[in-house]
Amino acid sequence: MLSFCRDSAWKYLQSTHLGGDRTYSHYTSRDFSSQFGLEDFLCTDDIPGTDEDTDSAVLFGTLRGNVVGLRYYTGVVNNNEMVALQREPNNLYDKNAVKVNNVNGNQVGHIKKELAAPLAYIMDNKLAIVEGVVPYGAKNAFTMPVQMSFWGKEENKQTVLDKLKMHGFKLAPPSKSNWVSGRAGPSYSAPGHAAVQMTTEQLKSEFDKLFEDLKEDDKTHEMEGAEAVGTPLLPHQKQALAWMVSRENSKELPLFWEEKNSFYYNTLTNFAEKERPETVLGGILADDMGLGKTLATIALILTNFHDGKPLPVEKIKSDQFVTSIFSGTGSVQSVKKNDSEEGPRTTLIICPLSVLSNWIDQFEQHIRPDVHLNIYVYYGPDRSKDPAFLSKQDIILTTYNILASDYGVSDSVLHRLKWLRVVLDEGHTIRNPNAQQTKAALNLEAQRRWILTGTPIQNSLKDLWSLLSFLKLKPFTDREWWHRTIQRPVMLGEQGALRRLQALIKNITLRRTKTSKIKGKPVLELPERKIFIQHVTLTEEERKIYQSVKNEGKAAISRYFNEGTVLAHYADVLGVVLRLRQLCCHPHLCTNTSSSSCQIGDTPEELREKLVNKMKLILSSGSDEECAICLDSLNLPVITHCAHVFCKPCICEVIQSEQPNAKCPLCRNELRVEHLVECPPEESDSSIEKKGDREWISSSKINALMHALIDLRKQNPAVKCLIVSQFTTFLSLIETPLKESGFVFTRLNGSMAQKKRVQAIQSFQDSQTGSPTIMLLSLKAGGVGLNLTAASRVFLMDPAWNPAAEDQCFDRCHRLGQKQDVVITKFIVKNSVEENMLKIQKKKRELAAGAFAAKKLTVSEVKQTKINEIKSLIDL
DNA sequence: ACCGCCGGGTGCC
DNA sequence: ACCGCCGGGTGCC
Repeated sequence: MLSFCRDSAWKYLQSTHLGGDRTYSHYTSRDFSSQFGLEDFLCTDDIPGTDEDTDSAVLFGTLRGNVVGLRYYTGVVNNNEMVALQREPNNLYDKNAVKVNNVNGNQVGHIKKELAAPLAYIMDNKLAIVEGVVPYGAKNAFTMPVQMSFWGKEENKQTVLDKLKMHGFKLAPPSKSNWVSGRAGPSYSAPGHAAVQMTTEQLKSEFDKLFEDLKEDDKTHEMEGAEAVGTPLLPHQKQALAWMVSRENSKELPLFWEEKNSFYYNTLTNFAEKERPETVLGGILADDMGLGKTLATIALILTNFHDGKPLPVEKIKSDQFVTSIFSGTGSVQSVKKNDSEEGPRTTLIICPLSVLSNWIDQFEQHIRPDVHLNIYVYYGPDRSKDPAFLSKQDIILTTYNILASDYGVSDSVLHRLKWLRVVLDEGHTIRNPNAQQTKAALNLEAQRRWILTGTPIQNSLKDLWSLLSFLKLKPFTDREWWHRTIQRPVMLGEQGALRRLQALIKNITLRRTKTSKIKGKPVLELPERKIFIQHVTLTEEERKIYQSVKNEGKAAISRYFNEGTVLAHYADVLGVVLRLRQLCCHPHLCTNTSSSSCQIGDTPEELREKLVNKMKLILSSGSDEECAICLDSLNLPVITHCAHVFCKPCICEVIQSEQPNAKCPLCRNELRVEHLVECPPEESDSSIEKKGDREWISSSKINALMHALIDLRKQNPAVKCLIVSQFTTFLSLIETPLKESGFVFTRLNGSMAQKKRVQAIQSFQDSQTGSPTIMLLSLKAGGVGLNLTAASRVFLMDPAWNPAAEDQCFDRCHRLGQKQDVVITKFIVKNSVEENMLKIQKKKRELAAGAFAAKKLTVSEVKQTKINEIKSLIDL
């Protein structure tokens, strides 16, 4: 029997005040921004306060210098080994001091002071990145030469050259150099020609191939799950299990390391050490969504439970595996444990809040009922922080938010304990190296490390670094070595670099897509999925209201166009579009405050209120906003006076680092901390209740839906449907005719308590007669794990901003376990904003299919695109 | 010799 | 460091 520790933490998990932080942002999609081509605008490189953009760096030239003072330090260097140059401004003898460290971070010496003087200036002012390779490092007693490469932005090149010249140094030009990339390694002799930077399109297709081309010949071995696994594994899941177990029990040297005369050499950096580099006991399981990453991981935990042996099924045979059972209050009833047992025993699983319950369900589903396992949900304000208690668990489940907030605390128990295994679910969550949750994850101590993700590379190669760093793959734990040995060489199209990257990825990841095959058969055989668009014509009365709102909005937007202030009134434009979209569904949806624009004469209170309304509009417009700074879902959203929304911590950091003249990362308007307006806590759905007072009326779309539903019921009364909308109020309105026509239905909202969600899903998935045949589903509801395979029909009531968000929603029923063909009907109002949205969707789709992240547009191109889209949306 | 030269002491920043 | 540099000893041929 499974024993979850369902104490107050569990209750907290189920309670309503949960979900507050995920209400707006369930997807990692970029739908909101993509609608207006914002994503290009939002690329990290343009955001001040984040890391220096090393991608656009060019090689200024190279210079031979000297490392001195070797005899005072322990760090040693081989021939052709890379070294790191690090400023040491607090050095007592020379404020210009520049340290030289080897790959392991041990100091080797200093740069000679004459050279350190200009270097200090260049480094401190970030005019260039200076990298070193020691051509002859062995057997130097006092000094050694170092070949330095200077990389920076073109516009800083002259300043760097001048500064060096002032001190009597001159860079050797890059073209004549042997050091095109400053890379060490065996291939370090001169390439015949200068490296050519790859185009974005080329890179995109190469990245795609990286993961798609993995010839998984060596990963076809299958392994049965341990007895404790209660679910039979599919062939591809047995392969995943075999691969994961072999990774955990591997004794091989990590990739790019060789043993040579009792030394371990890293072939990328030429670093060598006596100590054996730790084998990476883990990796990245990058299977597509729906192939069962969770099940594979559960199977791994049970099958490779301890010492390469599975968790025994019979009770209490060996003292080592005596487990404890917890009551509902978390008190320990019996704990017996062999004290001589060595090492940690606990697996820590970190996931987004939205899939936490999925993990719990899956454990219950897939572990044989007679197996004892302690699972503790580390969540909620009353979670136990007792290390003795926690370290006795078999499994601890927690979320990235908890992990990150605990990390800030000095006595963070998660970071004090050593774990047998850490699993990061939706591991791309840590793609941003500056995010707190990334730092928190990287600082966990674990013997075995796993990353589960369906999208290992989301935007660029940069995304991979945090993942590799988490896996503790030497020397990539340090960003400099990752950048020098892989990222930059690949970006520059250097010979062999892509091959190296591919070898690396192949070594540590397993990825199968839905279309992958095993022995000629597809991994998953899914029934067909058909999408139909059903056009709806508004009634005369509806059309009248629509037209008047449209004309009014069009007039306002035309005015902005004439004033040239469209983008400044972005939120207002969105507001117009939103109201039109609502009117396409039902006239009662459009009761929003017409958000008036901010005027100079506004009192601070009026301004505040308007900004709050705008923020609510942006957050609730069905577009999942991302923070332009961290590129993650908004955490504590705040709105600036220029009406742009960011995470509060992110924007505060920007203001901090740029003071006294901080500017908005999106529009360069002046920014002040005291001008940021926070989102007030949400009032519970009182607005819906208010609408309940109004007399119910139907709408063209509702009629079309009901017609289809009744038709369908005549054909087959057992068929189950999802009715999806971005507007929960609309779903509420649909309830009335459903009841009248005698449909049994259930409902799933983003804001529902965990317990209610589970109930709604379970009742819907139930196949008994009398169970609900319809689920009202808000587009945002639920995480990727949501399984609604009982449905074979989907009615999408209104188009989403982002086609990907729609697809994701369809995948909730078109996934493993679906036995019937899935038919999707999209209702689109003729001659309306919805049709225009479809057009833009189509354009976006084509663009996304053609080239990776499209082409980088200039700021003015981006603006023009946005303007064009606004125009086409409201027929201007 | 307010120099040159010699040879010992010495050594990062 | 089998160097450079420093500073004391020294001083015609």
